Amino acid sequence: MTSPPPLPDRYDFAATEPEIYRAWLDAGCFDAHAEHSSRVGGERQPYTIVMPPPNVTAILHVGHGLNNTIQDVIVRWARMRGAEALWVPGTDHAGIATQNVVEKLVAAEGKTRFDLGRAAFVQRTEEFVARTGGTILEQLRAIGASADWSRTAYTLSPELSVAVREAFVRLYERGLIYRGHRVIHWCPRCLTSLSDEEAEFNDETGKLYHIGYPVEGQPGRELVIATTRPETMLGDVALAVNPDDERYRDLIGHSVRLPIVNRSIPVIADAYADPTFGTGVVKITPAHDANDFEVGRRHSLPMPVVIDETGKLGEIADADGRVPAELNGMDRFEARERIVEILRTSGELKKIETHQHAVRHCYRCDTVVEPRLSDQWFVKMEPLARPALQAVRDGAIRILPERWEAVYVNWLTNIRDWNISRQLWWGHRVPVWYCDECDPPQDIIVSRDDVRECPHCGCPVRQDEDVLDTWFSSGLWPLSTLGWPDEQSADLAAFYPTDTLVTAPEILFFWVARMIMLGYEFTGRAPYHTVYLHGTARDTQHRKMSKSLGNGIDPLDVTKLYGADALRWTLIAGMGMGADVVLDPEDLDKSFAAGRNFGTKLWNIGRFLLDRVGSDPVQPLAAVDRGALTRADEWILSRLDAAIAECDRALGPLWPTTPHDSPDGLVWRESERYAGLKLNEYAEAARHFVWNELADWYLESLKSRLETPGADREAARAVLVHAFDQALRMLHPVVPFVTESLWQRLPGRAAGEFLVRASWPAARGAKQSRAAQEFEQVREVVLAVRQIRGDNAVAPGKMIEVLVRPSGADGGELRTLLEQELATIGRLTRSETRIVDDVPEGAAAHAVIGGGTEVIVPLAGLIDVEKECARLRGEVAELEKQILSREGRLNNAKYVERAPEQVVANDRAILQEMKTKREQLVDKVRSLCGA
RNA sequence: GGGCGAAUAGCUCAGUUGGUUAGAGCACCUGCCUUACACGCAGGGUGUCGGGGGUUCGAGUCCCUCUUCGCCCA
Repeated sequence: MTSPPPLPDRYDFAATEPEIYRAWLDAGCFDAHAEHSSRVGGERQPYTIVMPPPNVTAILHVGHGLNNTIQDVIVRWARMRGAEALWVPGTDHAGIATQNVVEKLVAAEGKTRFDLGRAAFVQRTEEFVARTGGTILEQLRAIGASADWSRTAYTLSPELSVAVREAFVRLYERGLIYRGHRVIHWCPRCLTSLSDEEAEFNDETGKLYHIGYPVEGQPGRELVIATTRPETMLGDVALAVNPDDERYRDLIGHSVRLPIVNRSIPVIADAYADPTFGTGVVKITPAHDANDFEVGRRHSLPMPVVIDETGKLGEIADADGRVPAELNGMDRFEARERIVEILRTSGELKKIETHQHAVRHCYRCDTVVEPRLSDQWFVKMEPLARPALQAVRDGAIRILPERWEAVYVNWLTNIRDWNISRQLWWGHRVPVWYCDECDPPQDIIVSRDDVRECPHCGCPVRQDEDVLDTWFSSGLWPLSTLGWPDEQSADLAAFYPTDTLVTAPEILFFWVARMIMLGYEFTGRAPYHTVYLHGTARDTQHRKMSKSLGNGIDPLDVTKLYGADALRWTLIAGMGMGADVVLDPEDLDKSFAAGRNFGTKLWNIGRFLLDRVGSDPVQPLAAVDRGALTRADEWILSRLDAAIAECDRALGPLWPTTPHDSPDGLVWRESERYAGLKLNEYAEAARHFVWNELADWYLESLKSRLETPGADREAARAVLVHAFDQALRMLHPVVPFVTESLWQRLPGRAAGEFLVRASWPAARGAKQSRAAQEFEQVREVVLAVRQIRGDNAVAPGKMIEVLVRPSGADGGELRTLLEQELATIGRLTRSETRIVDDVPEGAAAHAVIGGGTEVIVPLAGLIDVEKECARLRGEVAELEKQILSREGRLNNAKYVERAPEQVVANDRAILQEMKTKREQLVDKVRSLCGA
């Protein structure tokens, strides 16, 4: 048999990664098959993740990198666990965001979207998306995303648009969508309404203006109000005071004169007025404040509109004569200054205070949002929220980390109706038509199909101009990507409900909660059983990485410099659940050292191992006679079992398994609900095994065994290949490329086999063998010698003499064991090791290890006797302290009486051992230091 | 203003129902280019568990309180 060419010294990730990714694609490794799903009679339980669709105009940033790496780790793990794993990729048309991008392009040509007109603008946007829209999905391939690209979805595709219409019509028919006339959040730059969630709060230092409104019929008396937005006063229709507020009770029912506008408005009593805020008097501007609107409705007040859609003052509706000519057409902030000036001149401005308050801004363009009275489509949320709340309470859905569940419950409990219409051009047009000809006017027509003529009078109809909130379509994502509303869809039957959703907490309300609500509404089932919320990528000053701050990291830069595995490892291993990932955009070398170093280490382990093992056939471990295994073999196999168990513990169960009387059928039991998906703990457990156990101990201990042909060599080869094979499987979900590359080279690998499709390691279940425990004794001796070397600064390469005096406590078994392992100890410590019965005279360094065994390094001239004495005395002193503390505790009658027996007994045993060790150390000090 | 959470090593974080001498990774310090790996090897823990009080034989862990910070909501 010919030997394979030796592996290159350096792992060439730049050449290897694309090659391996191509091989995976060609072999269809990421393709899921509906017919394999156990839900439709197949042999595999499905495991599905739908990718949070990035905006179609997005380019990859480290946040996407983190989000998608987490998903890829989970989906690769599920695939190896034998699931029919499906990861559905796709993009979001991202209404406002995309429209803004194209508007900027148009603006560069000196035009607005209105110059182009709706049809041309939409076409322009479609062309832009067609040209650039696939970019981010291409980029995800470079970081190893194992998504099923044949199912790539797009929220504005014809298929998904069908789902959107179906959802709208069904909700309408159920009475859950309605047309509402109320004050909503309006962005004067984007020229659209926004949902509550899209109008984000910024804490700002503003001003609180105190303005006097003269009381009519009581000269000299005035009511002073405090407002942050004096420009809205032109639309004031009343002043409100709290009915319980003694200060103003006599004025209820009277009138005041509205300054500037110079007209009479009433003083009303309403609990909305907060006696403790400002002066306790609040001006009521129903058309320009949501709370005032409610007050206005309660008191049947007029609702004059004095600010237009672009934020300029004017007499827009029912405002006859309220806006003075000099303010007409003026921008709202300019008008604020001007009005304050006018009031200052007239003496009606009483004072100005600085004021901390939260101001709503458009989440897309950061413009200050203007409350605006208008007609919008709303979704009635309370009935939708009920099952979504119950699901989390029952445990049908878990949210990780746990603390977000409280936030979710709190939001859903106080949910408000959702404004879903947007005055944009880019999106799903509201499927509502109006007939202007019918007499009397007909009700609106809500339809799944386009309507051309009025079903009542046959006249032409016009479609509602608005489009739907982008989040309305993404809220259907788990359904629509799997074929809903087509009840015959194979994917829907095979893969819905999906399993885990991985996203950032910022869109818990925007997206996650709405998907859950719509999932229950349309299927009666939760869309997934696990919501995993991960942290944010931040720079070293803990600022969120962002384009505008210029502190971002391009994941593709990282893959070019260190490879995709290095990127993935660094992100996964460095991220506690829900915790932010801190990286330094100024120093990629340092930031990604962990991933780069680990990849190199893995490569070197593989290089060494494959070279020494050779390509001759290797026995499967099961075929190796147990008696042929050395203590080191047994030890590494037991460590492997422990590592597998630890990885499984950290990753937790894939699915909930506890039957429950709810629509979902299965719920998380408390013991497992918050237990899994600790990806960093899993990664660390796997890393610790391969690096600190397999490489540092096992490989080092068996070098000579591989040089001599024979049964022992074959046993070592079998164990080595088995352990490394299992280690590569364990690590594959995090670092798929380098593990696949090495795994392919293991002896006996058949063509067409892929690690990506290999089975997840299973512990052998062999109980901790005696031989494995005995190897721990060997390790203790080695560690003691190394510590002596370190403490005495003896160069690691220098051959030394080591004497071991076994404790006689076990009747000589330990002595036999150590005699058999002398060669291993010698190799691992670079020493001539001997067993002795007596401690020789002369200068030597000493260590006492478990059970009283002594390790002696007689190195006259190599060690500093003074230093060694000091060290030993220090150790004795430390021991004394601990003995004292423990004795004190054991002398406490209450402790002995009340603490569990086990705890006390354990304490006594430890005390005894400490005392033994102290005696030995004191002896050493006496003989070595003569004191 | 309401709610939730956090505060443990230089940094990011674990620490299960209270029970040995509080841990991990990275960073750091010391010694080494020891024939797979200096992107490495060997050794080293550097801590008033935010402050104060309480419960308990025993508190990082439970209770109260204060401080600081973060997130969500209004």
